[in-house]
Amino acid sequence: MTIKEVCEEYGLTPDTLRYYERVGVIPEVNRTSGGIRDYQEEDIKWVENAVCMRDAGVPVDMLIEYVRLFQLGDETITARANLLKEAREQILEAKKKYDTALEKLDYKIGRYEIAQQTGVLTWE
Amino acid sequence: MTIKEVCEEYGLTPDTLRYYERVGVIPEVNRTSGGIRDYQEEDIKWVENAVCMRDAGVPVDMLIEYVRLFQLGDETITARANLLKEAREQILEAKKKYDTALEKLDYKIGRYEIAQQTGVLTWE
DNA sequence: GCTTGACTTGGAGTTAACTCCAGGGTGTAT
DNA sequence: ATACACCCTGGAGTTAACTCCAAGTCAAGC
Repeated sequence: MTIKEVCEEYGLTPDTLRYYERVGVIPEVNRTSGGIRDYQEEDIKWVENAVCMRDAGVPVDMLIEYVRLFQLGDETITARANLLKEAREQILEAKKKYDTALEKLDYKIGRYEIAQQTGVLTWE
Repeated sequence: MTIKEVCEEYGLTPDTLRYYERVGVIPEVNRTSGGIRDYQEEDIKWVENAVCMRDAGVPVDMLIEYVRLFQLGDETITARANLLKEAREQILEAKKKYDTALEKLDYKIGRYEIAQQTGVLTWE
């Protein structure tokens, strides 16, 4: 699979994918004899994972560290597990804040709905 | 209320709070005769709102636009309501992605829990 | 009235995460 | 065999959102 195909699949640009590989968000990708990236199932799993985690706000540094530990082998299983748990906590924390904002927004939107009928917001 | 007190209350730095005011994330804050910011209840509500929305990933530009519309008065009620709904959609969208990541993470963490007993991850 | 510490502004610098570009190689279809 | 689309690298540039700084002002305590 070419870089372009992978990009279309996951909504990335080739520059981003190459950047991910360069800094270590994903491990080095398989190449053709001519030096062109040829993404295998394994590579694509890493891409999918990176996209998923980035979409959830997990910082690039954390993904790099995970890949680094992964490449060191089974001795790093505990360290990797801890990293995953840390990421999980971060996401849960963020979600809590999102819920607070949603509550506030829903309340405000409700008031605006009323205001749109009267033409005036009586209190802010 | 001084800038420092507001900052302690909401976990910001004075620089951030002044930045918010400068770019229009919050309206201009009340001042003492000497020109020093003296946050009133009204100002603090804007700060609280800004922090809450920023924590939920609402971009600064959107908050600026909301304040701008607010200051134009009641004619902008519909526009403001639409902006709020847009922010709501963005947050819901993000939350969905967070849930996907959480599922993935929980699954992985489960597998790592098993791996820590055996010392080996059998499949990735 | 002077020290001390917090406050002011305008502008420059930083950080994370891309994003773009020049100069050059690859590969397939005519 | 040449055109054309796509790929490569290394390095520079961009964007959002702060963050820092210099040079100066304000105010509470002695």
